Amino acid sequence: MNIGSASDKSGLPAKTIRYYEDIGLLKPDRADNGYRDYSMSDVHKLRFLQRSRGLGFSVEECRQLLALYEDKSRASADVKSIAQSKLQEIERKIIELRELQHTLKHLVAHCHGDKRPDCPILESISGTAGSS
Amino acid sequence: MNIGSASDKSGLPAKTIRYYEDIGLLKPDRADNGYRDYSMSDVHKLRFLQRSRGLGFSVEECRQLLALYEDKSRASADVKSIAQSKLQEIERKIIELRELQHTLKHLVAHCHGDKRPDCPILESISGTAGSS
DNA sequence: CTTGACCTTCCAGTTACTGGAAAGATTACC
DNA sequence: GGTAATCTTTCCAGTAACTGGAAGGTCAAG
Repeated sequence: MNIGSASDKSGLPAKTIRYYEDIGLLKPDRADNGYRDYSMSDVHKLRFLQRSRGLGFSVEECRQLLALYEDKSRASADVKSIAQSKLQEIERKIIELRELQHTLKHLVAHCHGDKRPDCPILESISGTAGSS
Repeated sequence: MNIGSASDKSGLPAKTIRYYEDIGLLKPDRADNGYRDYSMSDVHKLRFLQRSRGLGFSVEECRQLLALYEDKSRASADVKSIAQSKLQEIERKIIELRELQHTLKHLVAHCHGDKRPDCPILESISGTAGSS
């Protein structure tokens, strides 16, 4: 499929998709007319990149994650340890998101109009009292 | 406290803290010697920024979230609607992280050495079969 | 066969930092 | 008090990850 369809299906702008090719994250086929030709597997990778970038992983981290995904054949120890450290990071991100969620919910529910400058939510939002 | 301590407590490099001041996210006091002087409230904001940036929110989104946090006095409708849309985004991020977590766990548990190029995990990693 | 939507490359601009130089301030030690 | 190490300041340049726009080739519809 052309880059436009790949863009629609992955949620990434065509510009970004070309950029990801430039930096070697992806190598789509080329049609005879010179157009890039994306397979479903390419689209899966793009969608994966779209998600993990949006979740705060750097491009280099995404490259590693993508390598995990692609190199499942020569997997074992090396790959496993990367995956495991990423799993810890994901765990941490989930916890932080839950805390942020909790805080915002409180803001919406309890703080509208309440003017106290020492609102206890101020502490929880930054995770200092984060022993939930 | 000086920028070094604020850096230690927030987890942000001093460089980044100064940058956040440049773009108007923060206005610490200045000591007589010209050094920036951070309050605990500043540190809370920095820590908050550190987290939300790491979770994939843009600086502009962080600015909004910070405004929620600071403008709790003139809150109401406007603030609430921003908070609510951020809450939806957070919900989505949590779900995506759980899916990514699930996929990586499978990779670690089941895919080491397994060479099939059509491993079903390939689909789930990109969220296409994400009806879990 | 032209119009419009798509694709190509290339180059410049933006966002969000990050590194390093040059110089002033503070602390720590003799 | 001296002075060396370790802050801190500003400024300017560089990097990462896009993003916009120009100039031009391709394609499907009428």
